[in-house]
Amino acid sequence: MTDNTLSTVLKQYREEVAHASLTRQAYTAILKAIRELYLQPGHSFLEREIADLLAMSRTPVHEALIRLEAAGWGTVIPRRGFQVAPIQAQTITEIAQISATLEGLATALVTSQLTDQQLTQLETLITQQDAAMQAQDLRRYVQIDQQFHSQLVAPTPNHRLGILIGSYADQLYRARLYAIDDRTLPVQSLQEHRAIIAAIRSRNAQAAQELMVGHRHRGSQEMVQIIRHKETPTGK
Amino acid sequence: MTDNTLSTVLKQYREEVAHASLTRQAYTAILKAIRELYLQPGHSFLEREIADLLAMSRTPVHEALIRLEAAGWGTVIPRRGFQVAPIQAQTITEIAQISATLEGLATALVTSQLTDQQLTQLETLITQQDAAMQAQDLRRYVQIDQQFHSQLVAPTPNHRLGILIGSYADQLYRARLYAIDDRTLPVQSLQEHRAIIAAIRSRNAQAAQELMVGHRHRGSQEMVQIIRHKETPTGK
DNA sequence: TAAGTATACAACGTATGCGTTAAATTAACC
DNA sequence: GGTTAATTTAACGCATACGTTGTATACTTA
Repeated sequence: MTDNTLSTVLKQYREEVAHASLTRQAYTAILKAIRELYLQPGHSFLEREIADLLAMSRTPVHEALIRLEAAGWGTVIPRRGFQVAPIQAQTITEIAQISATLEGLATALVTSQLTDQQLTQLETLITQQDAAMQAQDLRRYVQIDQQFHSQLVAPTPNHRLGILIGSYADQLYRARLYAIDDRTLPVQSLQEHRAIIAAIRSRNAQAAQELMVGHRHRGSQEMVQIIRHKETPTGK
Repeated sequence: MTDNTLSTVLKQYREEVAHASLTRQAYTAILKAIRELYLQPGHSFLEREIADLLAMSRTPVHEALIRLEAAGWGTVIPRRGFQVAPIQAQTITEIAQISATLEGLATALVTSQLTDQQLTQLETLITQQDAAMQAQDLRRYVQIDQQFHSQLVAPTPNHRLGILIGSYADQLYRARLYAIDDRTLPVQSLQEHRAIIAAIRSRNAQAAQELMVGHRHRGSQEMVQIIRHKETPTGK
């Protein structure tokens, strides 16, 4: 029954944290499997199934599922198993809204922190992103996009903020992966990146913040449209 | 030895969710005990102690502690017990910053949502807060303040945002309780509340948002000062 | 007496076991 | 044949048990 590929993937993810506790191994492996869509949105599975796949007892899996639920990756339904959080327009809209605001805050905070060297590094990423777009390599484009936002926000003195943004980024990453096939090439996104860097270079925190919020807002709009379209299928 | 009062309090909190699972009972009881400072910041306790106090086995307590750690209420340290998160200026600053921004977003979102009736209700709360201030009843003042912010943000269409703000409010509530004795009476806070309501009445979302962020920012500043002062005690 | 080592203890991570209860399947009745 | 009731099954919550490991205490030695 359980997908053969899933078993392989879980084991692979697990090895990456083989030194940690079994609970953490299970948590990491399952989270990545959900994020990478190996465990499909809306699908359910039983504790026992995953425990068998990971060759451990139910206990650490049970604890991992509790944490996954707390992190918003699904729901524990007592005798129905763990249901992986479905990807719904409403959900993604809410998350994107929160994330955009938080990233705006982080942008404002790092405006005075980012060194010229770091800014140059970010501009290099924009150039690479441009190249990826020219080459129609959407997957690579998205990958560099992640890197850009991650590096931009990294120097924030607010440690909790960084972690929080990261957790939302994971959620949005999954949604992006889910909607990637139907996505058009983002042309103005690159311009917005350049504008943000420009605002930071002139050390205008408020402008940088507003640009970031708008950038994230527009970026998610398109994704939500695609998800909403998938929710109400024309055929089938 | 375990505090006698703690035992009573835990049992009381537990009864409030007596229908739920033991894990949830433990989670709720311990969280409230931390929030209300019955479990002191920085102190550690063992799984076994709490399990005995709650008259349950270690298992549900263990699971509750995992969730509490995920929610930022403490740290599980393998053979040292669960350490209740200390109240530090840095931590509170970070949380307050995030919370202020999120509440600003929520304020902007509800500006078009709040009915005249709800606004009138909020103004009533301001009046009551004024009365509490006149009567030097600081505890009551803080209580109404909580209510004001809670009711203001409640109609947000972003459900996750509401929950997130609520969890941060719990953390800040604890810090406020911790710093309450040394706190001076807030005079301008009331004026700021009035200004926020005025901005909402004129349906100016951006103004309302900025006023809220500023309001929360200033409010936390004072609290952080007190905490910082407690961190580096002059006497003792 | 102080420092280092060995031993004892206990707390937690994990496994296993049990009872409850919800879901599913079958049987009975309309 | 369809609907309801009874019975079976199994998944999960929780308790218990065990092994590992870190910490503390005691003992030895300099």
